Amino acid sequence: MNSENNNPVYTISRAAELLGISIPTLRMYEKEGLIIPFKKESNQRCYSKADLERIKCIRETINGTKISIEGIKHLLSLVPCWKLKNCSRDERTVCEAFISYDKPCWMYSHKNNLCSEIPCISCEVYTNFSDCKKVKETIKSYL
Amino acid sequence: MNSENNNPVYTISRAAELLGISIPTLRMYEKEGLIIPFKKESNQRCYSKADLERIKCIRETINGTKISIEGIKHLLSLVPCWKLKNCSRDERTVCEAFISYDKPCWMYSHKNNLCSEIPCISCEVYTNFSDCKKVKETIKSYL
DNA sequence: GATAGTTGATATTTATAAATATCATGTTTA
DNA sequence: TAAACATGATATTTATAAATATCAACTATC
Repeated sequence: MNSENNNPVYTISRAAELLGISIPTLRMYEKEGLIIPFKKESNQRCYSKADLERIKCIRETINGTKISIEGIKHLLSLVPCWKLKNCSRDERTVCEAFISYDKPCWMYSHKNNLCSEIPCISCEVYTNFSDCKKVKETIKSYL
Repeated sequence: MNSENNNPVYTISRAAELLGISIPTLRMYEKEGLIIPFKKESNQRCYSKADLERIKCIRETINGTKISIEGIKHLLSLVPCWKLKNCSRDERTVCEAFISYDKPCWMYSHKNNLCSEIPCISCEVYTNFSDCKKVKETIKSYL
């Protein structure tokens, strides 16, 4: 929301320093699809304040609740993106994110559907769901 | 369904033998709420064929997908029991299972609501959900 | 009433996820 | 054009979940 918080201003070393973790850990979270940092043209990562908050939340889930990263990915695959984005019946039947249950929708490429219009990094489904607790709240809001 | 499969006929040692695991492991799965074995009056556990299948499924999830036990519990807490059981609006607002997101509904005591009428061991919510894959299918059936 | 198998609880071992270190190579910046 | 920092990839370490072993007390079976 706040453009201030979404400005990608921190290098990876500064982000690691602020979070008190190592650089390879940040890369690992990204590889696992838990975080999508902004990338410069040169391919260098840039983290925003919002990114740092997201990572703090992820680490709380990993180290606090003892859900494994694989568990978090499975949980996030249950976010009903098709509802949040008003995905049509026709579109969802061929959408990998709708079909699968092992990783969040933003880990798929979304070719040829409504999700190809904006990048996942700025999609509400990605930005709103770093906290696994929110998944049940969202499901309850529909059921 | 099939009463044959639900007959509690195996002792814990026989169940452990058939599954190729240790007795303490079976007790641990139970403590974690993943399995509810029948108990004799003397408090001794008795496992059915259906129980063994359920445990096989659980082990596949733990050892195959690398979702931790804690992750499985969180996933199973997303089963929309309130929909499956037609839980009223009034009842759900005070139901721990509806409110929480850290363990399946059958790990709660369900005092003073429609779930206190039958034991969880014979409830469809418990019996139908050993496979975490089914959770998304169920959510999709409603959304 | 003796043997075999159960109970819950605690202690220990084993397997592996999570995090880090290190690498040769490429990019930024002063 | 150096120095500092980035990249991806692989190897290693560390932390801990999962599984097992062991215990004294209790229950079943013959």
